[in-house]
Amino acid sequence: MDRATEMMIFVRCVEEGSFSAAARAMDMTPSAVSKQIRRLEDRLGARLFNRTTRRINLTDVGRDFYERCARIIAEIEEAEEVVSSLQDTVRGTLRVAATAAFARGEILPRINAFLERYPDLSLEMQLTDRMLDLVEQGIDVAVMLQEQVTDPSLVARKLANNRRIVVASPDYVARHGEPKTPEDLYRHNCLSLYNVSRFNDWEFEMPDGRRQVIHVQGNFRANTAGALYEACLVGVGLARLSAWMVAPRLRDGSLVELLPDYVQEVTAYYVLFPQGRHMSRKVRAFVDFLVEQFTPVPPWEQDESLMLRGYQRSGEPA
Amino acid sequence: MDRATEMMIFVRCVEEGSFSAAARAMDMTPSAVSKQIRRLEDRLGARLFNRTTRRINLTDVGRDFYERCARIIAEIEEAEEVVSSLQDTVRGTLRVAATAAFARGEILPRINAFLERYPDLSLEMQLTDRMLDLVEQGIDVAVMLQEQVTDPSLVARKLANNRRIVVASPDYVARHGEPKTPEDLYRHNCLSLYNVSRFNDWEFEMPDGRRQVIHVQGNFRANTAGALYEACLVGVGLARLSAWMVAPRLRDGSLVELLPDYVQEVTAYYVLFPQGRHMSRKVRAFVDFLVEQFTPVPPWEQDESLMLRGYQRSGEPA
DNA sequence: TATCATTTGTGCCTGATTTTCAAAGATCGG
DNA sequence: CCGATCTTTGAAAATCAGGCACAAATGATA
Repeated sequence: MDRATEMMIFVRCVEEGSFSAAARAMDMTPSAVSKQIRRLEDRLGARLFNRTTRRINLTDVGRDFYERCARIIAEIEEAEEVVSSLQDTVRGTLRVAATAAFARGEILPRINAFLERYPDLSLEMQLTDRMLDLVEQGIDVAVMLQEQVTDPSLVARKLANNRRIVVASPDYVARHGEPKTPEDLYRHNCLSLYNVSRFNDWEFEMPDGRRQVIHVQGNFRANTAGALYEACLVGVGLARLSAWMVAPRLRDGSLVELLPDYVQEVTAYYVLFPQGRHMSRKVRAFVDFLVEQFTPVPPWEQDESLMLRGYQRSGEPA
Repeated sequence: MDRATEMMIFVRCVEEGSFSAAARAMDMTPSAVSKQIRRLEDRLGARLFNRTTRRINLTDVGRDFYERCARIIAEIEEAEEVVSSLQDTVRGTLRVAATAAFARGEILPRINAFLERYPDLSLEMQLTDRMLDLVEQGIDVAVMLQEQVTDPSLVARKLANNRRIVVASPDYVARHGEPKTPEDLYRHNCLSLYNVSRFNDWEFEMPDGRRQVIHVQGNFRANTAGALYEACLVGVGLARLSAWMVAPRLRDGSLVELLPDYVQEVTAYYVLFPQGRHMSRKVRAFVDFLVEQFTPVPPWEQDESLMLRGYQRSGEPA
């Protein structure tokens, strides 16, 4: 049933003009070659070589078959070479799925460096906050929060801690005061998500190690963190937002961090890709790029004493 | 190392959209399919399918490889089909080698019936009296005398006895008398070949069963039997010639048979072709045609009481 | 919601296929 | 005429592929 090998041996015999020479060239024994040719002839029901005990000579049928075999083998080798080449070079199309806000805020601003590094690669970026089936959708790489990772056929590599910070605008703090303990939050207007109730349970680790969960409430709710961010900026209330999202505002003072001495729960962004023996170079290239960008210290945690302090307190590089 | 089977299974998996479905379609177990795909991926060093435990989906690389595989498999099947078709139909070129005189006298006059029977076949007829290497020369079929058959890789099928007859022209007999015993030949002018000395040892079987060899001599020698034939016709002397060559002249009386009661050595024409498991249809067709033409009774032995008598005495059909 | 059937993947084992080894038959070159 | 080389074959050995059983996971279904 081994068509291709038979054909390759046959072609080699034709080109070497001898079973023995072909056997030497292919590091086989002459008898193995002889038997392969015999099998091929038996399967085809036709004689390919006329033989004496000393010489072989192509039949007409054999000559025709040789032409075809030579072409077929070349195509097989080309096909396999193309696969290996596609595998070993970064080209083609890479399909990436990422959570919308994080991609807009942190990935896309840096994506040009990646594309310039690999001019033969094109990128398809799908922004979504829904969990999706990578295999079904033909997604090569996904970037999402830890809790969304369920698929066991995927490899998850940690990109960056997603530190949550409770913030408010200086204006709000001036008007309502600054909470000193988590319990104080009950007396503040806490902006919340109405579609992820879990997001509204703010967990703090007390200085003595105990954990405390505050179920916050307020008069403004939205369905995305981005909406809370905007509301917070204009002084509507307190919000618990990702560090990367509020870092610039903390720097320029348009938001201030509250309860800095209480460690909050830390999740992380992960990069996901299909596990398996054979990881394509383009996937590896993108994963490497992301890791390079966001580890050991993610960009929003850099350059600012305030940020560094917060970062070192709440997490360490992957 | 079984490229083609791997590729066929891969293609089937793509088309069925599932390992299990492909396995059912190809009458295999799913695990066998899974392993083949795994082997293929390992050899290529690339992932062809993304899988969950429940679904598979082509990768980009896999899609490219599939296109190529589908084409390659079609070509493999076409190549094998063409071989079988060439094998099973009588077409192409048939290369025949034959002894010159017999071919001109007995084969070529009948060859048109053969060519008309197989309109897709073309014939290359090489007339030669030298023994040649069928394999080396790419000859499909050879027709020659028994004694020229030495190659053990050939099958020899007997076509017709080659009865030898001593003849002379009536004119010569009238002038020199008719020999009554083999010994009488020593007193006659016997035409001989100068290149095949063996041909000049005329062997007779006496009525009592003893064998007698007469080494003939005369004043005319030539290098072909055809030349002796022409000389004999014009009354130069006695010649020992093949029955097929002199039969028309015996019928029309321009030659007469001498020593008819002495059985002479009988050789035979054989049709030779490469032995082996797989005999091509065109070779078989030609061999069948020759056998049909020359057996059980060769044409020159037919229709004439004289001929039949001589034939029945000196040989029997193969 | 819980059970069931289906799908992919893996480990082990058996059986078949293939290779190797040894030798024969045959031919070519010196 | 002898030695070297080439094809082929038969038997033994080794490799390889497939089957089975099972696990993990998922979608369908009651």
